[in-house]
Amino acid sequence: MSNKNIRVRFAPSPTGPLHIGGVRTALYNFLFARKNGGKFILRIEDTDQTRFVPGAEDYIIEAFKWCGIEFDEGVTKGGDFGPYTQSERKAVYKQYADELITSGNAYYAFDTAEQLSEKRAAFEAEKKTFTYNAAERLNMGNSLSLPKEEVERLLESGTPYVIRFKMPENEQVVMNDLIRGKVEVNTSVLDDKILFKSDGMPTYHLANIIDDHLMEISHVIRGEEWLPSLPLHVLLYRALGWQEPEFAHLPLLLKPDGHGKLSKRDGDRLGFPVFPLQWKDPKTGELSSGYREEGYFPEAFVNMLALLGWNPGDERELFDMEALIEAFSIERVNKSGARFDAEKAKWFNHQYLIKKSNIELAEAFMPILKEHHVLADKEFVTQVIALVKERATFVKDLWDQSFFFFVRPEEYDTKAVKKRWKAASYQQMTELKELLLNTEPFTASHTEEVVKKWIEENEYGMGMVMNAFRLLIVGALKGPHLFDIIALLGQEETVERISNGLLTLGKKE
RNA sequence: GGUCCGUUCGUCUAGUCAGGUCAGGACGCCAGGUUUUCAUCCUGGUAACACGGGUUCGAAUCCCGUACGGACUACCA
Repeated sequence: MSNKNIRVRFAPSPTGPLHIGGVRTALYNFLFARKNGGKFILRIEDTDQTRFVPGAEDYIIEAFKWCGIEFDEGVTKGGDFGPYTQSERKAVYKQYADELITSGNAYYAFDTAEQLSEKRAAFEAEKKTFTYNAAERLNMGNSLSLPKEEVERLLESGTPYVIRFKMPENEQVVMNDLIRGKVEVNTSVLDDKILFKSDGMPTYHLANIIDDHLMEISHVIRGEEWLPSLPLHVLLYRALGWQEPEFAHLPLLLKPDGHGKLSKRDGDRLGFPVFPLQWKDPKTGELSSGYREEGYFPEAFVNMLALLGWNPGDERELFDMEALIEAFSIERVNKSGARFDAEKAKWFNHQYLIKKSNIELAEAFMPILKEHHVLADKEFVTQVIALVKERATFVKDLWDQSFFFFVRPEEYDTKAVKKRWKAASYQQMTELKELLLNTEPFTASHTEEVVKKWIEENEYGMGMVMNAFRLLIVGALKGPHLFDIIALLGQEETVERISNGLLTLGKKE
């Protein structure tokens, strides 16, 4: 399907790292755009200058790059609808705010923050809810309640003011949400939201609808936390005489423990990352872990995230980006919030790890080997990977599963020794050493054949011999098929390990 | 408090729009099997329609109510 008129956007504010809920929102936007042959835009919403965090924007861009979520337009990418950073569009917003005032849909308000909070406190004391709208606006200090001359005087004298939306009185607003269907609300419970702040910047509400309109956004796909302000946004489109886009409000990602939506503050408290990439708070220096640094593959991360709140309707679970694009539809997004399961995330990573080629994994494993001061040939590492990859969830797990291929055991697992190093072991292993010394070729299948035959002929007992043998080679009772291990280690190393073991463990009386 | 949104196994979910298979799958967990060990793997099992009414021959599904959960309620986004 191709539809040039489909345009969606992801519009984060650069106040810190993006958490996985934000990544999912972006992902759904991206999938929707690709699926429908539309465009995906990245816009930075930095209208709150006090909350700017250095590095946040770069973080966001890098995170999407890692995930494989690509933008068609936006910051760093350019396009015909720029600039894509709201602070650079400052001049645009004022003119529409003025237009709303002229058309009678907005007004100037001079109330100070103190006056406002006093008013709220007074209402609360009487157990009433203060709503700055038709019910109370005439009791406040604004261009609707004050005489015209007074308003002009205040404006000219440079008194700080904001511009508020004049919420219609007692009007039923009917809206449609692609995920939830019809949503209705009466304007009497809505307030005259501030559209333009006294610092000369628009608020989110004004800026986002102006930009969405100017950038010709066709579908606004965002988090459910925006649903309560949907009526305001719809009314703004109507006041400006603009065609409103379609809306879809995504269910929230919930904290796996307790309650509430997942937030940036959850950091590492839950035992898993909430951020795609590691983040270092520039102020406190505090470090929060990221999926990338934890060892997740971006494909696994994206796959896991995509299935949190959406499903294809059949029983498939493994999707690469291309398959996600093919299968995605906004109609199949769930309504209810999803708690995310760290165990399932690991399972996804395991699935992607075993799908990767041995060579690819070997390359990823080489730096880890280096950290352990192991110098190994890539060809050898690749063969090792083939034997152990099914046991690993992360590339870093490979070390625990394969270290004995690279370093000789220096000590032997105490429990295993107790259980498997018996009176006859010393003699049997000594014989085995001689046997292997004279076995050619030293392949897995041939050594296996020879050793098994020797065990049978001497009636030594398979479990008895093999466990002791494994103990000497690995240092513990674990690991892949023993004959595969010794074939990779080679005859010389195998024999030496047996000799060392005999020396260390000695005879047991 | 007010407004809005939501509610199927412990978790993610299918099934709900067009009422009618022992409510299906996956993760986890448990058991068994395979194996020289551990892990993997295979097989099996565990476990849910929030509650109460109504409509109907029949309700997870439609309607009403209740409860619970969540979001929002800033000159933040």
